[in-house]
Amino acid sequence: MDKDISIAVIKRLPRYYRYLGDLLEHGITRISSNDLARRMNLTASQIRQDLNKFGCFGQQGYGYNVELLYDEIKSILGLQRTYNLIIIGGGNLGQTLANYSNFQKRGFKFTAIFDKNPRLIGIKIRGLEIMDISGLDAYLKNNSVDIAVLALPKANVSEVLPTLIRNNISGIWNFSHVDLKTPDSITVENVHLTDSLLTLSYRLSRNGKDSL
Amino acid sequence: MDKDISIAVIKRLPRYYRYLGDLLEHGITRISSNDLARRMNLTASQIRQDLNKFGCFGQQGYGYNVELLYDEIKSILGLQRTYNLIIIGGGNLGQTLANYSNFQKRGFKFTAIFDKNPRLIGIKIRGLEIMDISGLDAYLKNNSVDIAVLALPKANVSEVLPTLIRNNISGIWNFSHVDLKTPDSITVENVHLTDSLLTLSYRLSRNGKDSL
DNA sequence: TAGATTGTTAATCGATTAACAATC
DNA sequence: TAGATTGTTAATCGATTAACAATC
Repeated sequence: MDKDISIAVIKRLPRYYRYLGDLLEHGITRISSNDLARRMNLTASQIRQDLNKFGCFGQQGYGYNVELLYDEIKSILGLQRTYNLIIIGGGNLGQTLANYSNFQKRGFKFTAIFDKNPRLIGIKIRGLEIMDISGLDAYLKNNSVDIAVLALPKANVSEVLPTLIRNNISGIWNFSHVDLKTPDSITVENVHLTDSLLTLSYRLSRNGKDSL
Repeated sequence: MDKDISIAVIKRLPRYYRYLGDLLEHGITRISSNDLARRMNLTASQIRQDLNKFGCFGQQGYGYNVELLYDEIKSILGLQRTYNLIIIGGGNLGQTLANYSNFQKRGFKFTAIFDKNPRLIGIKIRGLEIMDISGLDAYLKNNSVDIAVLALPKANVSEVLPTLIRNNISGIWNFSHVDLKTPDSITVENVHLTDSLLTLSYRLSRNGKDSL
C-alpha cells in the first residue's frame, strides 16, 4: 500500500479491472503479464511495475490468478464499499446519469437529484424525485453523501459549490465545463466533454492516430 | 506545425483555449506566460514550451496577445471548419448529447441519430428524427460524416463498428465501455465514464487530492 | 534606455522499457 | 528438473522545470 502512485498508474487501474472482469467472464483463470499486455496493448514490464506498486499478486512461473487479481484491484479502487451520490442538475445529463445502471451495479447509489428549475422539480427519475436546490444544504446535513455530481451549466456552479464545500463533501464528479476551486480535502474528478471533443478534432485535423 | 506532439500537450490545448476564451470575455487583451500559469495552475515554462511546439505567438517584453493566441489555438484544434456527427444509440445518452448546444456552437453538427429500438425510431430530438440503424450503411454512403458518436451498450458495438470501418469514418467519439479495435486511419477518442468514476473512488479511498 | 518577457537550450525529474536473478 | 514468469534493479526515454541570452 505505497504512497505517491502516479496519475498515469491510477488511470490505468480501471482498465486493468475491466480487462480482468472480461477474462473472468470468459472463464480464464490465469494470465501472464505478457498475455495481458498483448490484449491491452501495453508492455508486460509496465503491467508488472504497475501491479507491484500495490503488492505482489503474481507467482513466478505461473503468472497471475485472474480472480484474485480482479479482487485485489477492486479493493484498490475502493469498490469494497458503496458510495452515496447526489446529482446537482436535473436536466438531460443529470437524468441520463441517474438512469445509467452500470454505476449502481458497482456500488454507486444515487440518493437525490437537485435542480432549481420549477419545471423539473418533482419529476421522478428511477424513483428519485428531483428536489428543490434550496434544500441542498439541509439534505447534506441530514444525510451521508460521498460524492456530488455536478451536471449543471458552468454559470450556476458558483451557486452550489460553497454549499458543498461548507458541508465537507468528499468528492465531486464534475461535468461542468469549469475548473473548480476547492480545498485540498475535496477530491475532484473532471469530465470535460467539450475538451474531449476538441482533442478529437485536433487529431482529426492532424490525421494522427496517437490514440488515448 | 511540428509533428509528434505528445498526448500530454494535446490534452492541455482545449484547456488553454477555454482559459483564453474566458480572458477575452473579460476584456483582457494581453497575458504573460507567468500570469496565465498562475491562473491555470501550470508553470510558465510549460506554457511557453507547449505553445512553441506550434509557433512563436508571443513577443518579448510584452507577452501574448489574447485574441491572437485564442485564434491560433482555435485553428490548431481544427475548429476553423465544421464537423458532421452522427450519433449511434438514441437512448438517454445519445439524446443528451444531441441536445447539448455547446457542441453545435463550436461547429460540431449532429446530422443524424440511429437506433435499433422500434420504440425510439421516429422520435424527434432537436428536430432530428431517430432513424433505424439498418439505414446506417446507406446514410454513410450518401452523406459526408466526419465523426460517429458511439452511445450504445458495449454489447451492441460489434453490430455497428464494421459498418463504420467499411465506410471509412474519420473519427469515433466512443462512450461505450469497450476499447475499439479499429484501423489506424480512424481516430478514436474514448469517454469512459465508469473508468472516470472508479478513478474518483480510488482517490477518495486513498484520500489524496492528486487532481486531474 | 531599462524592464519585462519571450523562445530555447540545458538540467532535472519521472515514467516506461529492458534485463535478469529469484523461484514457482 | 526444466521452463516459465514474476519481482525488481538498471537503462532509457520523454516530459517538465530551470535558466538565460535575445529582444521587444
